[in-house]
Order: sequence, then structure tokens, then C-alpha cells
Amino acid sequence: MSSQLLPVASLSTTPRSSLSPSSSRIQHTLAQRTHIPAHVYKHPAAILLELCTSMEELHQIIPLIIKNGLYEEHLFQTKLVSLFCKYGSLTEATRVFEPIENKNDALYHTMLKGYAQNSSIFDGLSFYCRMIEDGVQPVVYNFTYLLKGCGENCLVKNGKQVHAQLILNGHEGDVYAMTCVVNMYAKCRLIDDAHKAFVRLPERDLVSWNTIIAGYAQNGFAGRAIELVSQMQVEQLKPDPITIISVLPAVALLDMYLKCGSLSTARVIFDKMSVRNVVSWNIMIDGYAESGDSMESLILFQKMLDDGIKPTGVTIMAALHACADSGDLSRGQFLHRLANELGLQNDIPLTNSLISMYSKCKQIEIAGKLFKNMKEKTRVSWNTMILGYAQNGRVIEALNHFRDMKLENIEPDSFTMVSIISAISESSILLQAKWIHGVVIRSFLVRNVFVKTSLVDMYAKCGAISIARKLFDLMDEKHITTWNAMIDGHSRFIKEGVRYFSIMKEKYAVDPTMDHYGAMVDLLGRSGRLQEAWDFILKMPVEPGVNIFGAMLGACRIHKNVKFGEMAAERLFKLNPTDGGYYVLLANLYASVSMWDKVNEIRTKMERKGIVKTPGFSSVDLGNEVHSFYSGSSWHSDSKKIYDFLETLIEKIKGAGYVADMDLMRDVEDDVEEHMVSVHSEKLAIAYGLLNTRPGKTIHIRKNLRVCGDCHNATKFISLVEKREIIVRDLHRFHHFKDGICSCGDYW
DNA sequence: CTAGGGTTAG
Repeated sequence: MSSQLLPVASLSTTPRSSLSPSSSRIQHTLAQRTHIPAHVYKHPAAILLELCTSMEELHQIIPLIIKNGLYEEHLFQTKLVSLFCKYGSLTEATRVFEPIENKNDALYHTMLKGYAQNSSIFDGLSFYCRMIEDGVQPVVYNFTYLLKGCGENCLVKNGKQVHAQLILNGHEGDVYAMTCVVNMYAKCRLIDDAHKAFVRLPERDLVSWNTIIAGYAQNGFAGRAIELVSQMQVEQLKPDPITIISVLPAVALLDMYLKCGSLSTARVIFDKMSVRNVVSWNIMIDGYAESGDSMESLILFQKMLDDGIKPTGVTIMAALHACADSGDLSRGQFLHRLANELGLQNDIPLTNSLISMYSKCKQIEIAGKLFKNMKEKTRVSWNTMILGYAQNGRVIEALNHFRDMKLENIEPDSFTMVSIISAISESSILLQAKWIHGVVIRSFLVRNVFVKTSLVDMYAKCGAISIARKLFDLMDEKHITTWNAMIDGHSRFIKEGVRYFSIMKEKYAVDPTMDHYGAMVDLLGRSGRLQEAWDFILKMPVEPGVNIFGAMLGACRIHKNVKFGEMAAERLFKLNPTDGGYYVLLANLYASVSMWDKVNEIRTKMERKGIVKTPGFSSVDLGNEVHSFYSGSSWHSDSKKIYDFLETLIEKIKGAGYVADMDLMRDVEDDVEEHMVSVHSEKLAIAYGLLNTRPGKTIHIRKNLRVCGDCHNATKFISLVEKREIIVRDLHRFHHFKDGICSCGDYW
């Protein structure tokens, strides 16, 4: 025996008198085992081992065993192996096990349990093979450990091998072991095999029923799981708490499908619960946040704090989700402080949620700082940050982070791709679009429905409508947002848009979202079918949102229809939109029909409410660089050259039939009372683009507001006289100018 | 050594 492996600490604590009064019972239990002599099982060291609760205590008992010459006793050897395994030190267990010369079967069985439960299942399986090679007969419970390990690790092949061994060793009639087989197949997602094993059971008791019920529930067969709960009662077996707990998620799942995400049932149960723990609160708070009811989520969160329940990271993440959705920055900041008080500064998922909250509340700088300061970043962290930049229109930062992520050897996934694609859609640069499409294909993410949808949307926004259409037609699985992207991208073609909208509902049973309705109103309205658009709004099965009336108002502005415009505006302003652009839109509508008193009225209203309009700017993509221009700006180094060129260009298109329209020009970009029209940013950007690209090259423009009527008209003529394709992506859509015609058909 | 089933979470 090698003594160096054993600690030399003396047994100072745990005097004999501290032995529990049940020591005689322990002695009795020990004596019942294989013929152990009384001086061994009655020895205090044996009783101490039975009472041992930690590795520390074990190390204190061992010297006592050695001093008393008991180390060679099988009872002690087996117990030591068992305890070392239990406390996680397989190395020490092996050091006891291996040197033993005459290893009995029990010792092997103990070691096997240790490997299967406290090491990896593969160690357990190899030890089983060795045990058989050493000529040791397995016992039925050896298989239960191995089956459990195979199930937990989804090792179908190994699980089947163990199942075979079980049969070969004649244990097919053992309910306990066979229940493990049922469980193993269920955990390996082979629910049919699990069921086959279940029907072959020698008898079906409560535990085996619970096993198959949980199996169905975990594999997503909610209905089947519930069915089996009734069936077990036919066999006179009453469901116990474990049955209920196993089937509850299945019930909730069914409920969700039936009630279409309704939380009310869950809430009734929650309100009736006598004892609510953090988990029950968390589920409810997150449930509301997830379903979009931020208000109720946050009310419940406050209630939880009032009830004196200490929130966990999960609670805070759920509440942050609600803040992000509702743009509630101040409450989000409160949650941030709370998380710090709870010591969650370095919690990665929580920091990810904070980044998401700050990004959605337009505090992208704070989000960026949090991200930068993270000691450790997961893929989710990168995805959250990239999405944040994309949603805040920070295309360059999004692309830079995408590059950095790859430099850090973190593989992008479908979430990364969707974010980066939407960032590129924002800039509408076709070259970048094609580049990312290539990246998507090379990273094997092109089959993902969300990725494909965002590609369709991206190409549509870049003006490459034929590529978008091709991708759309190739998609076999279409998601709700795919339809949206396509309806939006085809918006010039009213008939097709309407058709997509109806087959989406009828053939594919996809419920339209607010964006779909918005797209339809826009489509009908811009084409001048204002009555139809208004009827469509009135017939909507859901309460119309800001975007619906905004689209209607925009259409009325184009068609100078004050009657519908005022109706839309009235409903719109009741919804308190934050965007001042709608007031400008209404004022422009009045201006277009010379109702100047009304124009003044709106202007006063805006001043009183402190509404500021967004300054217009346009940018032009020159391949390697992007140049931005503000309305009437002259700070560009080539400013003089640009204005001179623009002057000759305007003369040239006038020769081709262009007439400047002062009324149309006084549009969203200008103050409503401003009569001297400065040069719109879009014209500056186009001029700069023409000056700095070789003849024939397509010009890509991006504008933060809607294109005004005069610029639109001018661009058509420019495309004709300069023989250039010009693609303008404005706030709402793309315009593809070619040979004096725009792809939007003059509806926008 | 001395056996089998369950729950919450981005």
C-alpha cells in the first residue's frame, strides 16, 4: 500500500462522544452486508465514514483507518472509492481502486457508478467494457447509470448498445431498468422507440407513466402527453405532483396555441397561487414583455418589488425587455442601477440586455461603452451590439463590429446576418448588398428563413427588385415578414401588392401585422385611390396605428386632398406621434392648395408644442467613400464646383423640358413659410456623384426624408440627359431613375 | 455497492 497518497492530518476533531445516537442502527446496516467481521463494522472509523459529509472530513478520517490497520479491509476500500467519487475526485478514487489486488465485484460496481455519474459518460462506458473483460458480472443497476448518462448526452448509438447489454444479461423483465430505457430513448428524441419500450414493460407503474408522459411533453407532443395523463387514469393510476409538473408545460403550450398567445389564463393561475417564488414572478413579467405588453410587465415588476421579493438577473432582463420595447429609458436606467446593486456588473446575459435596452432607447453611445467594457463577450453580445448599431442607422459601426467579431474568431449566426443585412439595406449600396449575400452563402446561413427574408428586403431597398423577386420566388418557406418585404418592395405594382396581401391571408393563413396594413394603405393611397384606402382603414380588424394614418396623410399630400387629409390628421394627432414630420406634412398639404391661414395655424401649434422638424440630408456613395450634403449647405471643399456644375445641369435639363415647380419644392425639407427655396441636399449629392464617377456609372443616393416633387422631377431629367441610372433610397422607398423614368411610377 | 420519473432561464 502506498501511504504517500493519503493525507497526514491527525484526527483532532470528531471525538467518539460526538457519534450520533443512531450509530447502533448504522452498525446493524453495516453488519447486514457481506460477512463483515464485527471488529471491522463496529469500529468507530466505519461509523465515521457513514456519517462523513465532505471531502475535508474524509481526509481527516483516513489516517484513523490506516493507523488501525483497516485499509486492507474491503468494506473500507469500497467506501473510500465511493466517497471519493461522490466528492468529485475520480483521481483519488482511482488511486485507491487500482492498487487493490483482489478486487471484488462490489468494488467494480462502485467504481463504475463513479465514472458514469461523476466523470464523463464515456469514461463510464469504457469502464463497463473493462469490467466485462476483467470477468466481472454486471448487475442490473449498472445499466441504469449508463442509460441515464446516454440519455442526458443524447448518445443514441451508445444508448442502444447498453440496451442490448441489458437484454443479453437477462434484465428485460426489470421495470426499473426498462423505465430507464424508455427515458433514454425519450431524451435522445426517439419518442417512438421510447413508446415501443414503454408498451413492452412488464408492468406499468406511476413512474413509468410519468417517464413516457414527460417524454412526449419534452419532445413537443403536447396533445399526446395530455392524452396519456387520461389514459393512465383508466389503468387506475392517479397522477402525482411529478406527472403534473411534467405535463404542465405541454398544457401551457397547448393553451398558447389555442388562445394565440393570450396571457390571461396564466395570469388567473398566477393570481390564485398561494406561494409565488421568484421564478413564478419572472415567468409572468417576461411573459408580458414577450407578448409586447410592456406596461403590464413593468407594473408586475413594481408589484414584485413592493411585495419585498428580491429580483434576480432573470427578472431584471425581463423588465429591461419591456423598457426596450416601450422606450422607457429612465426606468431602464433604474434597472441598470439595481443590477449593479445586486452585483451583476459582470453578468454577460444581463449586460447584453442592457446594451439592447440602451440601443432601443436610442442611447447607442452608452450601449457602445457598456459593450467595450465587457471583460468577456459572447456571440449574443456581438449580435446585440451589431443590431443596436443597425437599428440606430450607424451602418459603419455595424460593419466595423462585424469585422471585429470575425477577427475575434466568433462565427456569425443567422441573428448576426439579419442585423448586418438590415444595416446594409439602410445604406442601400448594391455593391455591399452583393458582398454580404456572398458572405451569407459562404457561411451556410442562406437557408435560414429570416436571413433569406432580410436579403429580399435588402435587394428591394437597394432597387434591385428583380433580384429580390427571384429570391422571393425561390423561397419554399415564407415567414410573415417575407410577405411584408415583398409587398413593400413591389409597391409600384398595386395589383400585385393587393394580391400578395390577400393570398398571404387566405392561402398561407398568415395574419397581417400593422406594417402590412400600413403598406396597403400606402399602396392604395399613393395611387390616388384615397376612398378605397380610407375604407380599408375603417375595415381593419385591429386599431390603426400612427403609421396607418401617416401613410394616409402622405397620400393626401401627394394628391392635394384636404378632406381625407384632415380626417387622417385628426386621428393621427390623437395618437400623439413623436415625429414632427406629420405636422409639416399637413402644413404642406394646406400650402399646396394655398390655405395659408391653416398653414399659419399649424406653425403656431408646432411652436407651442416645441416640435422641431428633422433637417434633410442626402449622401452619395462613391464606392470607397460616402459624401453627405445638407439642404443649402456650402461647407464641402468642392462647394463652388458643385454649385457651378449644378447651375449648368439645371440649364441643360430645362432644355429637355424640365420646369422648376416652386410649389412642389416647398416640401418637407423646408420651413413652411420659407419662400426662397434653397438647393435641396439631394440635388447637391447627385451633382457631386456625377462629378466624381466615370460616365455610365450608376449613382447611389440615400436621403433621410421623402424626396420632394421637384427633386424627383429634376432627377428624372438628369437621368435622361446625363444617360445615368440614379438610385435614390429615401425615407420610405427606393426610386430607380433611368432614361427619364422612375421605377416608382411617380407614386411615392 | 443496493436501482426508475419532473419544473423555471437570453
